[in-house]
Amino acid sequence: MAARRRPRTGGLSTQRIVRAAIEVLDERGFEALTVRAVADRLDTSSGALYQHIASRDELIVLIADHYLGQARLQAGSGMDWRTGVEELMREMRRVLLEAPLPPSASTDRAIWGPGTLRIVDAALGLFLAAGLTNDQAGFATAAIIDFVFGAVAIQRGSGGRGPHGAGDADDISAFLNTLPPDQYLALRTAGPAFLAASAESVFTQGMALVLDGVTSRFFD
Amino acid sequence: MAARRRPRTGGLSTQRIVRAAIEVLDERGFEALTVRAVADRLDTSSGALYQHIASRDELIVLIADHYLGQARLQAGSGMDWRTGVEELMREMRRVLLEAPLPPSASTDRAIWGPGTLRIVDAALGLFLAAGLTNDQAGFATAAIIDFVFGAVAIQRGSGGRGPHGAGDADDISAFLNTLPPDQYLALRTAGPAFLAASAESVFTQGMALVLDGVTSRFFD
DNA sequence: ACCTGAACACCGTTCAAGT
DNA sequence: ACCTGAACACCGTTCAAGT
Repeated sequence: MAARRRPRTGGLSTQRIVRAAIEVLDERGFEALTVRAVADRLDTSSGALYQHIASRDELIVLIADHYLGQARLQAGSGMDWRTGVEELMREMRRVLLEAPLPPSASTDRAIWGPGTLRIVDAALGLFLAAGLTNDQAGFATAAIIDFVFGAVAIQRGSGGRGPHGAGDADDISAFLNTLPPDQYLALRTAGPAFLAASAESVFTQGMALVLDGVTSRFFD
Repeated sequence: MAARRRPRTGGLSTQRIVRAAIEVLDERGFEALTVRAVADRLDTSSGALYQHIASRDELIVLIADHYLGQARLQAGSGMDWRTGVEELMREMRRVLLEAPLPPSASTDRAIWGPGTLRIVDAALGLFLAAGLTNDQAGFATAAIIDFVFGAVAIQRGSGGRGPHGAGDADDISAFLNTLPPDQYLALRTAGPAFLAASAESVFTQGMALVLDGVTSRFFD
């Protein structure tokens, strides 16, 4: 007797589909994340998934929100706003860098699931608790989110070279030497510093700039 | 007699391929930008393009660099650094928003073509001229680039709703009312302000924060 | 050296037909 | 109501064969 082909109990659901998709992603990476691969893992046909998801794109949004939901937020533990916001920004960055998704998955489409809203709420809460107005808290929150997403996207995009990629010194001078000698004068001067900085230090310094801006604009 | 099928003179080249791809993109949008569509426009076969480009991805990087190269930079015209940097940031944003590419095209892969380097060089030049050290200029440049890319990506991704999308007031309160009433307290408070702000004002305010940060950290 | 034409190995999505 | 199985209408990329 052949084994039963459909051992799983219960029917499909959006949640089961998202979970299966995340398993595929974690094990085999983004390029293997096809509708057929998710269906295979659930022992069903690819067409069946469309009763629960509208499209592959919608599935990716749900997955991105799942990863954002992994951020560890310690709400209202009595620290000053800047410490809290720094931790929040580092957590956003961590989950985005750890998610095996291209940056576009988190930006090409709007994500308004619970994982994302939790982070937005936490950021607004920290700024409001520090005494900012609703408008100020909104602008500050948007600014830190924009910065973190941009930093992550550019770091992931530049695989090993460039301002957030930290190639080694030889790579960098080799690259600078390919430039026409009468152009890019500032890049020749500051380029080694710009290109050699680690993604970590670029993020830390950029975050300090943004938060200094919040301080000087909204608290001084 | 049938018309000649191949009226164009000369052979293929990377440059002709990029130009044809941009025409396809401008006329028919990103989803119509297939290797076959570019080949058709050049009256050749899709396979032939691979003698001049390594992959569709490489082609997209070349296209993204082209659009970045459209930024209007008025180098060294004697204005103060902050005015110059603001104009540079607005130009980066403008060309990225006008390019009919998804944000991922500018971030999923590193772009180190002339269009991009010109912008990096201009930013470094403005900061160096203002008296920053190489390291400071590098960090400030990375920070403004991260911020602009993030702001553009999130604005483009959120098509009409969300912090950079500016849905109307009814949409926003309808959305907030779908949230569970015991959660997202800060979002309920500051949400209307956060969600209703126009992408323009969010960008302007965020830019002011970042540049205030540069001032207070590197100039005070 | 460069290009053609066809094939390879896939995709996301739809939909009649079944249960 | 939900799922199967097959098809539709494509993809990016490769490569023998031609010139």
